[in-house]
Amino acid sequence: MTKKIQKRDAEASKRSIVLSAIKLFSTRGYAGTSMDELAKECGLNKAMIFYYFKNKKGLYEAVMEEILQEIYKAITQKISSSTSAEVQLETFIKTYGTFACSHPYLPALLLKELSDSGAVLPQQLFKSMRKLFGLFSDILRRGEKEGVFKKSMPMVLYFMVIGSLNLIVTTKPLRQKAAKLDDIELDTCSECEIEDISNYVTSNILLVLKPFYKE
Amino acid sequence: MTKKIQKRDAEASKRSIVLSAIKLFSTRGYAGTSMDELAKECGLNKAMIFYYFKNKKGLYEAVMEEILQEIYKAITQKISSSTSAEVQLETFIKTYGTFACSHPYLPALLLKELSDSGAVLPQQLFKSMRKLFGLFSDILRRGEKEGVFKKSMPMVLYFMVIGSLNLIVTTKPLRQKAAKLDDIELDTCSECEIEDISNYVTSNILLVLKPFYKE
DNA sequence: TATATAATTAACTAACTAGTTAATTAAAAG
DNA sequence: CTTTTAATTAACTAGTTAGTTAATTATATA
Repeated sequence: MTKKIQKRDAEASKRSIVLSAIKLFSTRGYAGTSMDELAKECGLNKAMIFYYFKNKKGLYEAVMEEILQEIYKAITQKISSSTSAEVQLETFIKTYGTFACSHPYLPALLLKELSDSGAVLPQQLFKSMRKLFGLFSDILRRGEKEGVFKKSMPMVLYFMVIGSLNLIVTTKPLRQKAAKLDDIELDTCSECEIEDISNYVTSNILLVLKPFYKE
Repeated sequence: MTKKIQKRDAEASKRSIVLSAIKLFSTRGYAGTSMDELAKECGLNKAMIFYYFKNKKGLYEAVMEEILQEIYKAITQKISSSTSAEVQLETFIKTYGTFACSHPYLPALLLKELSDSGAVLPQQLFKSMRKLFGLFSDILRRGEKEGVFKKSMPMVLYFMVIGSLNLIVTTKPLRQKAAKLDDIELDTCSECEIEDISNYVTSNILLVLKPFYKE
């Protein structure tokens, strides 16, 4: 039995709020996003936001939960098809890069949260961040046990990876603008594809982990 | 002739506003900082802020200008004492790390701004960012010409450096919290000194630029 | 000492903020 | 067809926001 088109659809309304919230939170930040504006953006009455999400913080929590789960799912899925630590690491970095690029709200929101050390959502961000870093860290540890990776500082390498990829995505408009004025010669990578950047980051990290690695 | 203690000192008032603004903007962000709160924080009447800085954006601009100039000065000073591209690069990274650690508002503000692609201050952030990146980029280019560095993607390497160092500083409280609960084994580098991290980042970048480099 | 100027203040405004409420609709269940 | 329940709305509140204004101090100068 096919669902008929309903005038009232709780799930659709809820989804619409989350989607608009992702857009606004990632561009204007938590404090910079107003619930009036959000209601206008998604075409629903403001009271609906509080009806479904209790308060602003609750909505923000739902938004962060959603996108962090999404990226985690995307990465674990791709990784599962391989057992080699090298390939898994490569897959991790490339999947993160591609996902970040096609969902640019992720880097914006993540950097904003991390630059606050989780001022809005300490507990929850903490758990999700930990989960993703745990994945990365496990790959390095396994590679080390198997003798294919050198001993390393996983936290620093992780930040080198997500730091660079996130910044590449969020600064894209800024870097393109920089490329237009040619007062000084400066390559801001304004035409680079995310695949090339992911590849470069991957080979750099592998170079660090495998001293005799050649790309 | 020594200046007597004055009840009215424009420079001191202005300075006091900027210092409090740095503190608040870096912890609460632009939108999250209120001018009433700032006035209370620095013990001056709110009207003084508008008297000296015209409006909120003007104050923010002054704050960003100040700290970006400070880090630029710190780095150029240290770098000037060497001519070798390798040593200059090492000095760049280490000075940035130490400065970021002892002025933790820098990473917080920079990451916030960069994650917006300069939503508040496109023009100015743009120029200051360019200047600092130009310094980094010049070192790589000179090293390349002199045959001591491989060809590289300076923008990506730059983001790997400042991305990791900034994140290490801003997430410190979060990582220390993570270290306390030991449900899963996970090294978050909570006890690491910034010197060790800067060293590690430096040797990683040098490894990328000089394939036969041994630390 | 008188005057001009710069620094400071309290009190104000108009717009905006997150969140509430009570009434109203639409759909599902009996 | 009626009743219950869930979804939606307009209108509201109480507090906060950036920014203004006119009056008032203090200081340097003539």
